[in-house]
Parts: sequence; structure tokens; C-alpha cells
Amino acid sequence: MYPELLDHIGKYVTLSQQEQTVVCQHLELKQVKKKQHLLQAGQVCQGNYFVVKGCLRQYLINDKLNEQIIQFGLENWWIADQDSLLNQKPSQCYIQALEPAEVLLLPEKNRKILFEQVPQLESYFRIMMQIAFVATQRRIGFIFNMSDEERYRHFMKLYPAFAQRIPQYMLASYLGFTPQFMSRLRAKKV
Amino acid sequence: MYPELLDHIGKYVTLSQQEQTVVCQHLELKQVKKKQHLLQAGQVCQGNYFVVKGCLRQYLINDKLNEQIIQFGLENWWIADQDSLLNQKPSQCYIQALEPAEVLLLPEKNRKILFEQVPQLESYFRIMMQIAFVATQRRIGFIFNMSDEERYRHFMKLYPAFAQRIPQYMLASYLGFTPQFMSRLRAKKV
DNA sequence: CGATTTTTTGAATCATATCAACGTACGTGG
DNA sequence: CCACGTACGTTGATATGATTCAAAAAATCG
Repeated sequence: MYPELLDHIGKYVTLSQQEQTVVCQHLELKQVKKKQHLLQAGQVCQGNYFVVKGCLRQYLINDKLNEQIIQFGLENWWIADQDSLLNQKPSQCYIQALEPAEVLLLPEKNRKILFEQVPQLESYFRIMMQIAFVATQRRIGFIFNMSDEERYRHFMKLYPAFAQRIPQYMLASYLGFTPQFMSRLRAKKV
Repeated sequence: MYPELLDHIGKYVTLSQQEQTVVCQHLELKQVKKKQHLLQAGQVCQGNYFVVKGCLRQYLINDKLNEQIIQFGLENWWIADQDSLLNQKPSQCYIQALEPAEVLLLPEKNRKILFEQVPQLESYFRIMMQIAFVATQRRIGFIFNMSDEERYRHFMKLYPAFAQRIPQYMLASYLGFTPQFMSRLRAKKV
């Protein structure tokens, strides 16, 4: 049984004891080493990963051969390449552990079987997607309506602890500017 | 019966004749005049709108009192403020028709009832959210990895017809730059 | 047709990138 | 456990893409 995940699901839908057991039977617990990849560009994404412990990033390599971070994956959140999953096509991105991590994999083929047995999960995942969509839309709003400096300060205010956890250049990449610029922002008195 | 929507649903899940009828019974057809709003900031979003005909935009007013377009809604696509719907909170944005339009409203309270009667719809909406999420994530990739000019040319190549349908300054807003800059891009020889 | 909305153009300015060099920290093998 | 190499962070000078403000020109609408 995986209490972290079951607790998370419990916030959105109600599962019986038996359903909880069925859910856990369809998952695979994976220990991931720092810097290890769960997904590499070119592969079809195996399924959805629930982060029990640790911190992951999803990124792609752009035309200038720079890494561009699309998203971070933290405790009690899902991470996957939904595009690759939905269309069963090779991914364009990478998912990598930034710290030693523990994740639960819900393999895509198990997902389909599981959703038939526990239909509430369809609802749970619909809500997860809705939340992810809203968050991403909001991020676009920030990108367009705030300067890089504002966005940086906003992020630091919201997630000061998280910023400590990752190298600065990764945060710069996520926020959409260069590490040099970020260094200047930090140097600047507020 | 609303064939456009039923066709669309049919691409993702299978509904019986009777289920199709039930779905349509929970919808409200609305004729929307040009410039009319389906949602105003401060209101709780009424539900999901399926665009049968016409073109809508979802936008917010930023700190500098400029309109920032978050998304367009075209034929055979859904538009709504998911944040407002999910959390039943007042919206921060507007949804407005750019042309005389015809939309189907699935009111939020009907949605819940309907999903119980036709569980495949939960799956259908899960997929809609997943598609929307992927599209928005991809948009962030474009914003970070392409210059404004590249993004403009990319958009024009993908959706030349759509670009004709809306004022330039709205496309500029969607792409994240000023109308003046867009005018200069157009003036420039390719 | 006049009124409003949308697009264009010019000049000045600003935010951020780029390139390059140097400083620091950190983890890995000897 | 130290030393070395690599990864990460800082700083300065210069370049550039995009914004701003202002005004005129063009298109659209009732």
C-alpha cells in the first residue's frame, strides 16, 4: 500500500478499502538515483509517475542545444509526457531525477485496465489534468504580464524553499531567462 | 440533437443512441452576438462552452490595463475558465465572441449529473483536459525557444486562415508582443 | 459620410542576451 | 582525506530585440 498516493487520491475521490488495494496492485515502486532518467527523448513515455519522494524535472533540448525546463515534479505530484502518452508517440523530452527519488509508475496499459475497475480514477485524473492545465495557463499569464525580474521575485516569494533545492541555472531555465541574468538579479538589492 | 458535438465526442468515446440523447438534454444552445461576453471577470464561470460556430477569445486585463489573450475558442473546441469552474471561484478573465457565434453550454451542475449518467464523458473530458494541457505546455516551449518573429512566422504558417479572421492586435496579444511590433514584422520582407 | 477602430511609421529607450573571463564549490578517485 | 577536475555562479562589456510614445494613415462600420 502506498499511503502518500492514496491520501492524495482521497482528496478528490472516495475509494473503498478494496479499491485502494486494486489501485496499488497496478503500480510499480521505483527507486531512482540522482541524475537518472525515467524518460529519454525518442522513447514512448511508459506511464504516469507519482513522486513519493525527491524532485524531478521534465526538459527538452532546444535548437540552440540548451536545456529548457518544462516542469518540475515534486512530492505528491504527477509527472509524465502527456503528449507521448496520449498519442503513443516518441517523446521529445526527458524526465530526470534531480535528487535520489522514489516514484510510483502507473504504466499506461495498467491505467486503462485500472480505470475500468475503479472508475473514480477517471475522475481523479480528469481533475489532475484540469489542475495541470490551469497551472500552465497561469504560467503563460505570468510570462506575458510580468518582466523576468518580477517573475523571479514572484517565484522566490512563493517557493523560497524549493529554490534552495535546485541549481540556480535550472530555475533560470524554468523561468525563461539566462543563468547570467539570474545571477545579476540576485546580486541586485531588492 | 447537436451533431457537431456528438461527432466530436464520438472521436474519443462511444455513446449509445440513448446516451447521446441524454447528453443533449443537459446542454443549452446559445446564440451569441459579436462582442457579447459569456463570462466577465468577477463572475463564477457557468460551465463549459462548446463552440458550434464562430470564434471566441478568453482574455484578462493585466496590471498595465492591457488585454492579454489567453486562448482562442474555435469551432469544435471547448472554452471555459477551468480555474473558476474547478474551484467555484470568481473568474479573473473574460470570454467574448469575436464573431456572431453559436455555443453549447454544459452548465457545471448539469455536468456532474451527466457524468454519473454517462460515465464515458468523464473519460472524454479527461482527454480534452489532457489535450489542452499538452497544447499549453507546448505553447510555453514556443515562447521560450523561439524569438517573437519566429513565433509569428510559425503561427502564420500553421494557421494562415485563422489569422485572417481576427484583428492583428489580438494575434499580437496572443503571441505575446505589441501590435506595433507585429506591424513591423509584417512590413519586413521574408 | 463621419466616427471609430485598427494598422503603420519613426525615434528614443530599455530589458535581456551574448561572449568571455574569472571565481568558487563540490564530489570522486587515488 | 586531500587534490584535482568538472560543474556552477559571478561579473563586465557590448549587442540586440522589442517596447514605448506619439502621430499619421488606412480600414471598417453604422
